[in-house]
Amino acid sequence: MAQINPPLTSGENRSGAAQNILEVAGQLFARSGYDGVSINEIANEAGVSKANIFHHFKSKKGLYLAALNKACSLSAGVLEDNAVESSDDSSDRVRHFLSSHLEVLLQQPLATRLIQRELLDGAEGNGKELAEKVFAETFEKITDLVRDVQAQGAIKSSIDASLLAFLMVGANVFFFENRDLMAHLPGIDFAGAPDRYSEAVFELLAHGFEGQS
Amino acid sequence: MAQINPPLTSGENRSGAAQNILEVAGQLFARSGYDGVSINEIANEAGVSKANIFHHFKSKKGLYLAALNKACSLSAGVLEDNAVESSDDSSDRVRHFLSSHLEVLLQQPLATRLIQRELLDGAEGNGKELAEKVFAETFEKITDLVRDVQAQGAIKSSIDASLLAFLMVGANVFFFENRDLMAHLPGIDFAGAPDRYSEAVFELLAHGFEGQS
DNA sequence: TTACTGACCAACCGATTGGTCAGTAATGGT
DNA sequence: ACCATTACTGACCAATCGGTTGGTCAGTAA
Repeated sequence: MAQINPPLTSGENRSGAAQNILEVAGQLFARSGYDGVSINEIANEAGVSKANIFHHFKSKKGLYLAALNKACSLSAGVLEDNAVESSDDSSDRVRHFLSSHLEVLLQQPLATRLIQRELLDGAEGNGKELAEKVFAETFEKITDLVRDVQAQGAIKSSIDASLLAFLMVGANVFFFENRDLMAHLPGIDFAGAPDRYSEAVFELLAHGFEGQS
Repeated sequence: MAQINPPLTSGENRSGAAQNILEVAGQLFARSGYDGVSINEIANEAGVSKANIFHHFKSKKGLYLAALNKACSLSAGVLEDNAVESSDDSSDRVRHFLSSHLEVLLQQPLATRLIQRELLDGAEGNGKELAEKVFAETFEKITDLVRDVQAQGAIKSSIDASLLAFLMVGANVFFFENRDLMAHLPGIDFAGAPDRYSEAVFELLAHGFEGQS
């Protein structure tokens, strides 16, 4: 009958075939969006029958939500491990966050793209709430990071912590979104070099563009 | 027979019904994406028969490209008028660009969203090249603006003009993308206030977050 | 009147959509 | 060895997809 009702946040503990389906679906949904992929396509790509997909997932939307869920927990998990490292002295924590956050985005292009797409399409459904929740949690952690560093005096007290957090995330997401496009733009030398980009963004955000040097 | 081969860049000079179809299609494509809208839906929403759509446009893709084209020329045109105003003294030109560019994005949410979607979906087709071209032209003008101000000494010579331009556009696009989501985020006070956001971004970009105040 | 036009539509086409169902393999506990 | 549960499939379904058909209708020029 209907598959086990999934109270799981992630897409783990599914057996072989189901995981395979989930992964293939994630790739295709990330590439072409929900409406741009058919169950037949997923079935062919995954090497299983169409009916088998409906055996493991109750509907196309269910499969999509499962893939989105997996992407979300994957993205949130890796971010948690990498970006919040607080070992360094405060002045380097912002720099470290910028580069490692961008690295995380680039290491999981599929998950990032799926979430990004959901935030764009999201018609106030389950999926959007999920993506929003992930985004909100991530954003809160980053804001806290900024406030920490701010309390230690390395960031002006007049700066709005949430604005700085917003700008940093935005700079990275915008880089991710347009990484293919940038190659066609004139005069950009940080196109394929996220490290150089992160460093330059940090430098600009830290000291501003006014004054002479 | 087949409609007039359109050597036009914009969607103008189409007569009543065709323009209506084009506008409705633009709205729906912006809302749900190419695959998320059917010809039937467009026909119903526009109050015309499905066949009539194919009378004015040679295919669904043709209709989509026409809508995208219209959005592109619209977006590029308004930007040209508003953002490049060079009357002010150099120190205010960056500030003025930031706010007016964001204003343009917000004033044309449909066009902006359509282009944004095409840049995300774009499978190396005609549409993506179109959107890339618009983006490239816009970006080049902004970079030139930055270089101008830089030549007048109001921006450090050590700053990469294209990076600053990239960051400014990114800050605005990111704001546009997430303007609905921001209301749900904790601690953001510039959610519904693009003017305040623009000012804060300028302040941060100009002076940086380091030091005390 | 006649001839011709573009705008417009209902009905229809084959293909594909998401989804169902009966039936067959495989699996594992007893 | 048996049986119950699960994994899996091909055949099938109604609905919808993008697109085509044959044809009506108002206007306009000869």
